[in-house]
Amino acid sequence: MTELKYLELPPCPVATTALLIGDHWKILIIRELLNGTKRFGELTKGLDGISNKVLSQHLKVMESRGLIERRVYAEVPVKVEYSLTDIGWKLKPLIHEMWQWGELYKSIEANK
Amino acid sequence: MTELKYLELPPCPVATTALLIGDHWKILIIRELLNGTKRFGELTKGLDGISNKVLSQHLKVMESRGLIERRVYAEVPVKVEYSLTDIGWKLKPLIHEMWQWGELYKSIEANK
DNA sequence: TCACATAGTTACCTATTAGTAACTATGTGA
DNA sequence: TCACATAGTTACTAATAGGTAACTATGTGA
Repeated sequence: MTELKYLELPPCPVATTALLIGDHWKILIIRELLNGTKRFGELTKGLDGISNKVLSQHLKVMESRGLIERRVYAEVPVKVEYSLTDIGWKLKPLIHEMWQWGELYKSIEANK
Repeated sequence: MTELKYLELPPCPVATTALLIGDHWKILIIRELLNGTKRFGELTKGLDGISNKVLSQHLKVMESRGLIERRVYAEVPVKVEYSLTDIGWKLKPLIHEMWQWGELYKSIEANK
């Protein structure tokens, strides 16, 4: 879901979450922001291989859905900071579970 | 990730999980199978609007990655059952977190 | 012999997503 | 005046994912 438009939420909460963040890049953007506020360029560095275009699209959609906040500083060169909103921070346990399960999966793969 | 091929796992566990199940349909397939073993046709009914082709592709990839198991019964007409593997079941807390967060998000949206 | 049911497969097409590379805006300081 | 840095945007193209509808295999029973 990269497109910016009105979203009808599905009845199932799992489907709702899948719709909002069930996407490779969005998950990793949240992972980055769980380490604190980041600038655009810092996010680019943390997200291996993401292009300006794709990062900027995802940030816009996530902001419009209330997951992250964008703050512009009138400095030169301009400084823009992204951070999680309250509800964005509530994704922390979910990302934590992803971390746990990913480690488990990797350890099992490694012992094959 | 619908394609069936050798997967190099990323160093980050979160990225690993995102790679394996960070996808709308796979999340919902797991949600379905957390309610127990299901036949192909039952999955189709539970996954609103999924086509035969897409369901079958995802099931194949998930089986090859060790998340689900496929069991064929020599009945007529043929009966095929899908279920979670051990590591598949370990996704339960993650899906539970998705449920929780989805409910929270929906309740906030509803009060806007 | 034929229709039925399940569990797919296949060919073809469309839609969505991502990648690339060049370009924009802005104020500063050499 | 010109280059610099940040944070994008834009046009174009490529890759991936999904939709549709018809088709396959199999043994049963009318």
